[in-house]
Amino acid sequence: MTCPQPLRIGEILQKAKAVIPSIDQATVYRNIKRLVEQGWLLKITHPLAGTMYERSGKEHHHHFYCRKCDSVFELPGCGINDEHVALAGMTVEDHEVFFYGVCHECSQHLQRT
Amino acid sequence: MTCPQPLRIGEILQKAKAVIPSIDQATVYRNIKRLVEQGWLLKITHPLAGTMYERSGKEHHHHFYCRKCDSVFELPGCGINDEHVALAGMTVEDHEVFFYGVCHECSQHLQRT
DNA sequence: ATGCAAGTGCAAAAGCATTATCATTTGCAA
DNA sequence: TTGCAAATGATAATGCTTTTGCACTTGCAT
Repeated sequence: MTCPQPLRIGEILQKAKAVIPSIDQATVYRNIKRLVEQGWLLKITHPLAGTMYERSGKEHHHHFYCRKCDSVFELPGCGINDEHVALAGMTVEDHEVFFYGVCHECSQHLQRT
Repeated sequence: MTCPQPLRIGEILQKAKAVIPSIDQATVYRNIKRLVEQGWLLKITHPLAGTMYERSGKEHHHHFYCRKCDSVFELPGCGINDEHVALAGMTVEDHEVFFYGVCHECSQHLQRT
């Protein structure tokens, strides 16, 4: 089963328990660790959402965080050019971009003032 | 005194102790907290370097992290256009970009193989 | 059936960054 | 000098995430 958004440990645990109610967090941690080591999962440390994981092998992309519903969405594409940083004499190997704001759904549930 | 790079708690503590050797971490935490609340400092949660702080009021910019020496540098400017994300129906309020690689200094201390 | 390696559940522990407590100290005004 | 509010030092405690030890299961080959 594939998941379009990165998941937090808590969400993974929750989903795991939905399938195997008796499963323990230690087991989940152990397996996630192995999956990361073996390259199946990528670990993401999100400034606001904390540690998350997503399947590896996806196209280069970034993430959007909704401050209202506290969830993370994948965004296709990337407009970043690593080269321009080289000006400062640094060698850029990669980068991450985090967008913050309000997601589509939340912006429809606006509160009247 | 101004500092061109964001600092980690540990570095702040270290610098503080250099000036006032008896200073305690609790005091440093308390004062950082107040400085953030009053808007003098900005808190940055860096995926690899952890929690850092920098003076507020700077021009919009991003950061480069050197994997060799484990330090963070400020990069001037920004090529990100928040608008393009709106395609997905989201309202982007702001963003952060983290670059990773090897800094100028470290790339000169390359090891022969 | 037996044995063994790998995988689990459970509970405790370890690591952290951060905060709370409280007695003591400092700066400053009366 | 006295008094008081605010700041500090030192330490313990908190909250969270992640890891470990250990006994118990499971799957699979012998």
